Amino acid sequence: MKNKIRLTPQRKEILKALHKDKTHPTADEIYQRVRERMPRISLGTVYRNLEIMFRAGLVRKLEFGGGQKRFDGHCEPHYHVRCVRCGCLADIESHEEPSLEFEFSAPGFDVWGHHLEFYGICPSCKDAEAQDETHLIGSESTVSERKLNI
Amino acid sequence: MKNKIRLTPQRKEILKALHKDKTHPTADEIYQRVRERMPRISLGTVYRNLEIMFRAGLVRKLEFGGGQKRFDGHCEPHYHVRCVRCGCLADIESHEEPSLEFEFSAPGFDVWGHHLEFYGICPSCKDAEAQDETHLIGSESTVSERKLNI
DNA sequence: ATCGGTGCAAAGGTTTTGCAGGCGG
DNA sequence: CCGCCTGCAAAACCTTTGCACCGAT
Repeated sequence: MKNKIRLTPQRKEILKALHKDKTHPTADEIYQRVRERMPRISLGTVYRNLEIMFRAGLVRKLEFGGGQKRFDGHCEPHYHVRCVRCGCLADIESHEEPSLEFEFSAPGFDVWGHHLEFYGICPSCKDAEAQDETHLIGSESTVSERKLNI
Repeated sequence: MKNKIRLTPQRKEILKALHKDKTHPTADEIYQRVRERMPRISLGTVYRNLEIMFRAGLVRKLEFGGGQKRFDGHCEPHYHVRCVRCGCLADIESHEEPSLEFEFSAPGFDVWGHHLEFYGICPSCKDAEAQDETHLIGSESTVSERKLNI
């Protein structure tokens, strides 16, 4: 982990955009936002710096599901829910200390860690689907809080 | 879940390739394999049918990490390890019934399920890195079996 | 002077899509 | 006949890379 990267104006802007924005934007969304204050920045620079800052541990890269990677300026461990319809991402709030005990074996692998992501449908897509035809997912549990059993 | 799709020769070949192959191939790898027995199939057809069969529940789509999506013909619930170096994917063998109790709240979301994937380094990449310079990951735990605590 | 960082443009790789034709029900 | 499915090719899309220049150390 070489944390020794230079904080150029571009990188500062990217970080600022990430910290202000809780929606876990894509590289392109970050580019659009930074461009408002720094019109000559290029998309390539945004990609390059997101990767560099990711490797420096300043940024989280979220590459589950969907085509586009998303980024998170908050590096404390926490989990996410992704909407299967629109692809948006939100933070999970957990009251308790999440704990999983799971004995497994991965033949020959050195296991370093894991990724855990939840999926479901977000509030606005829920509304949209409700207004669509017969609610195919309607009567399902509408809880947003639950005990999970893998 | 409309399970009513036609099992065309192309789809049969794709399924057969997926069932024979435990390496969770990418769409392109499946294409190469199917092409040996069906030379005129097109990559577009492979993509189209993988997506259709995925929606029909015949196939799993594994889109964590890395650029390319990978596919799995085995739909029973099981987990995977991905190699951070070469991107390959292997099944996890778990002795016990994996069980996670985790109370959380996802504001406004209907949560349908979760994805859990492990990452680490695969046997052949481990060897390759060992032969490379100073083993940067050397003395780390070499266990492939462990208790996990999120 | 060197080295890392930048903007720009082009290339790269993966996945999707439009279209005309074909086949099965 | 109609609708689903195919092959082919082109397009779309996201991401990476080469290059020349610049600024800081």
